[in-house]
Amino acid sequence: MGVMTTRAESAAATRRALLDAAAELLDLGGPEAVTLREVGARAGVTRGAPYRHFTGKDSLLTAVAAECWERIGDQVHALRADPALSASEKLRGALRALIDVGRNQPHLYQVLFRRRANLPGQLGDGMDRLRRQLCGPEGDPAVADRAAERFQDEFLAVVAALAGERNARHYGALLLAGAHGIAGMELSGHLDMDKWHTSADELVDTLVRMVTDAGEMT
Amino acid sequence: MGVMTTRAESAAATRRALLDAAAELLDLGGPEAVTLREVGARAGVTRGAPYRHFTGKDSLLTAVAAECWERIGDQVHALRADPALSASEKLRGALRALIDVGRNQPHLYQVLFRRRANLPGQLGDGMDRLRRQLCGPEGDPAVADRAAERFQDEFLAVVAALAGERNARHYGALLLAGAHGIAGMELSGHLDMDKWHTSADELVDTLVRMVTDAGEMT
DNA sequence: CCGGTTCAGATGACACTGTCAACTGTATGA
DNA sequence: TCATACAGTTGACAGTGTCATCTGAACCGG
Repeated sequence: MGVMTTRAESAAATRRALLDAAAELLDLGGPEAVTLREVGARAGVTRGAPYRHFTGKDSLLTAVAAECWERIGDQVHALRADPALSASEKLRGALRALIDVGRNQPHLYQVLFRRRANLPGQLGDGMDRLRRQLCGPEGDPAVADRAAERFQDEFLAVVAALAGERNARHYGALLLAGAHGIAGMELSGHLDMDKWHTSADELVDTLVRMVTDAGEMT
Repeated sequence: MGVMTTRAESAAATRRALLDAAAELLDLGGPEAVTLREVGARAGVTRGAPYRHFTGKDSLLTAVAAECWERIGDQVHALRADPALSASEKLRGALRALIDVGRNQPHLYQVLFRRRANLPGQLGDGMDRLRRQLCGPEGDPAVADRAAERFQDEFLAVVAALAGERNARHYGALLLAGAHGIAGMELSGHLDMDKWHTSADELVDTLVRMVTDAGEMT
């Protein structure tokens, strides 16, 4: 907690500041508003500095997304450990953890579900492998993927506790897709109360009830 | 079909060419690849020409999205009129109409569900109203919204034929959100077969079966 | 047939972006 | 102590969206 002097500490601090600035700009005006120049300025450095911590703008945004995946992953993990909540309450909480991101940070939410770079990459550029090895401790997209997968695993565990191991995966996919769809439609303004006579919250409740009933039937 | 000479015809032709070029570029490399210069070049005009037909790049992309909404709206309409299909087959077809856009034109799909401009706009800029009045026959976002709503109405009719008027709206919203979520997760690479032990098609079948069963129960 | 008008399109310019190469200075470690 | 690694700076470049201005030909009232 002392005054930071070592170079490693200082570098870590700027990296953090860059991530925070990027996240803030993303919330304010979307990916277009995340300008490396402005990010640098808010972090107290200049436009070129981010390239010492990320391979580029895309890498920076991916890192922000990764932190969000980790955050909601932790959130669901905590939910899962809470003894005061019933199984279906935990499920509702997990679904809302995702949807709330869409509500509170819509632009960030869209970055979470961005089209991934070509996964196969068997050959790729060759250049890519080298870049990742040189730049970060680990390739950024890989980190984001791991974080996303962690969230999905936590989510899966919640579903399994309610619907049983057997159907957990199928239901899990359906529920996650359902929540993602609800969040996406609300976010894009296509979930109009006047048209559908229902709300995102009601739809989430329906999802929860659906799997709860099915779980009891087994 | 004769040689076009009148100015109105020529202008309409370039407008069409601009839309086609934009759609093609969008498919190839996403919104970032849709460059007004390249769009103009492919349409046989120069960079400034699109501004005679659209208020800007955003307006152009919105128009492309509107045409897609119309297309799948027509598709569902045709489905609805097909006497050879059962009610649940029609529903499956409607869901797949949307999902197939996500599969075949992923970038276009994301434009369909873009975050809408601030809807309230009671006061807005004041400038906006003026611009819309001057530029197109109608404001572009309004056109896209109408086209999207048309698709939703067609979809709603398909659901109503299966689940009854009473629950049509609630189920409709749930199904549409489900399909949107499935498409979105598949598109973003988050629907991994190894993890979920299921596929987009299976999930769609589950959705259809769900509402079919519920419809029979009433 | 004619002259002015309208308007699709061309062009020049501007501010701004992501990205890289080259450079600088300082903490680090032998 | 001194060479080195490396976070950060700076200059430059190719694109980008957007606007103001200009041009020329189709239009239309007389």
